[in-house]
Amino acid sequence: MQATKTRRSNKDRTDATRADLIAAARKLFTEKSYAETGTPEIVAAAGVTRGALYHHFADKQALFRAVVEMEAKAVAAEIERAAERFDENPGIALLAGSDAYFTAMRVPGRTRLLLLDGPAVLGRAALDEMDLRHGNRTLREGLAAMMDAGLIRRLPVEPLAELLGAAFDRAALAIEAGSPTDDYLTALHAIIDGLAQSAK
Amino acid sequence: MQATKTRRSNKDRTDATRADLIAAARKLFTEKSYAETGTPEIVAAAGVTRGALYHHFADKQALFRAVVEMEAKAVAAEIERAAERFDENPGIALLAGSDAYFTAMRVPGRTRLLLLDGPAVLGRAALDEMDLRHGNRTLREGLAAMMDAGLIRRLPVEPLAELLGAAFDRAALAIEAGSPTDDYLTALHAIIDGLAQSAK
DNA sequence: GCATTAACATACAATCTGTATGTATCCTGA
DNA sequence: TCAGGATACATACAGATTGTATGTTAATGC
Repeated sequence: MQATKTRRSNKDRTDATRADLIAAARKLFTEKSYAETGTPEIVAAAGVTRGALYHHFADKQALFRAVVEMEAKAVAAEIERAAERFDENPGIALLAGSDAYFTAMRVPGRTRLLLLDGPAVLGRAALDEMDLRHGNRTLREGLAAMMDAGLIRRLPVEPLAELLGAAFDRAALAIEAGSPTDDYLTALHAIIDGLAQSAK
Repeated sequence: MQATKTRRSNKDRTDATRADLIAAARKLFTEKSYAETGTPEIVAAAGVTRGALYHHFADKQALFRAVVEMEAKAVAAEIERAAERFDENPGIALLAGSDAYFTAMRVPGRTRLLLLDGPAVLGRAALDEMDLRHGNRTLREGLAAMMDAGLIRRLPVEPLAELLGAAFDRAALAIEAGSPTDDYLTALHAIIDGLAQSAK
C-alpha cells in the first residue's frame, strides 16, 4: 500500500505545501526570530526543498508576510467575535474586544510576529493595512460609536484608535515579558475612562 | 607633510575608529535597514576594514546597539533639556517634553532605529532599559508629580508611562509616514487631558 | 493521447558573517 | 631607551545563506 503515492490535484498539492511551509515557518519564526531562521531550516521542518519554497513564495519575506497575515487575521477574528455580541452597546463591546485582544495575544509567538518582527520586516504601514483589511474595526467603531453617543469627546477617530492600539500593543508586550498584568490593565482602563469622563 | 602619518595614541585611534564606524553604520542603517546593510558596506563607508569592526565590536549587532544607544541618549537629552526648565510645574514640563520628543524624532532615521529595528533586533526590554538608563524620566516624573498634585488619579506610574510612551511612539511613526500631525497631537493631548480631567 | 504547464528537486553564483592569522604601531617596565 | 608584550588593525578563510537557473516528474487542457 503506497500511502503517499495517491494521485492529487495540483490545487491540493499547492494548498498542502503552502500550508506546511507556513506552519513550519511560523513555528521557527516565533521560536527564534525572522532573522535567525534560515530557509534551509524551514523547508527541512516542512518536509520539502527550497525549490518548493521559492516556487510558492517570491522570497523569504513573502513567506513571512503570509505567516503574519494569517496571524493578524486570526487575532482580528477573535476580537470581532467577542465584540459583535455587544453591537448595541459600544462601551461594552470595546471592553469585550479588549479582553479578547489580550487573550489572543497570549498565543505564543504572536507578540513577536505582530509587534516586533512584523513592523521591522514589513513596515508599520503594512501592519496597519493588514489590521484594516481584516476588519479589525472594534476599536475604531467602538470609539466612533461612543463619540456619537456623547460618551467621548469628538476627536479624529483614526488617529485616536491608532494611539490607543499602540498602548494595547505595548501592554501585551509587557504582560508577555512578565510584568504584572493588572497594573497594565488598570492603566489602560484609566486612559479609556479618562477619555469617556472628559466628555462630560 | 604626511598628513595622516602623525603619531597617535591608542586611545585616540580607538575613539576615532569607533566614531567613524558608528557614524557610517548609523547612516546606512537608517537609509536602508539593519538587515539590508552589510558589514562590508559599513566598513567601506567608514574607511576601514572588517578587521577593525570586529576588533572594536563583538559582532554586527553590537555595533547596532552602539548606534541605538547614542540615538536614545541624544533623544533623552533633548527631552530633559526642554523639560527641566519647568521643573516646578509638572504639567507644563510634560508638555514641553512632549514637544521636544516630537522635534527630536524628526531627525531622519530615528523612528526606524528606535521604534522599528531597535525593538526587533535588540528586544523591547533592551530599549526600555536604555530609556531608563539615559534618564528619560520626564514622562514618569511628570505623571508622578501630577498625581502628587492631585491633577491625575493615582495609578501605577511605570505602566502608565510605558503605555503613554507607546502612544507617543506611534504618533511619531504616523507623523513621519506623512499623516496629519495635528490630528495625532490632538488625539494625544485628549488622552492626557482625559487622565487629568478624570481626577476631579 | 499529447503538448503544455505546474510543482517541485538539484545545482550554482553571489554574498555575508564571524574567526583565524599575520603585521605594524604603541606602550611599559627594567 | 629599548625590548617584549599588548593593541589596533588588515588579510585570508570557512561556513552558511539567499535567490536563481536548470532539470525532472506529475497533472491538465485540447
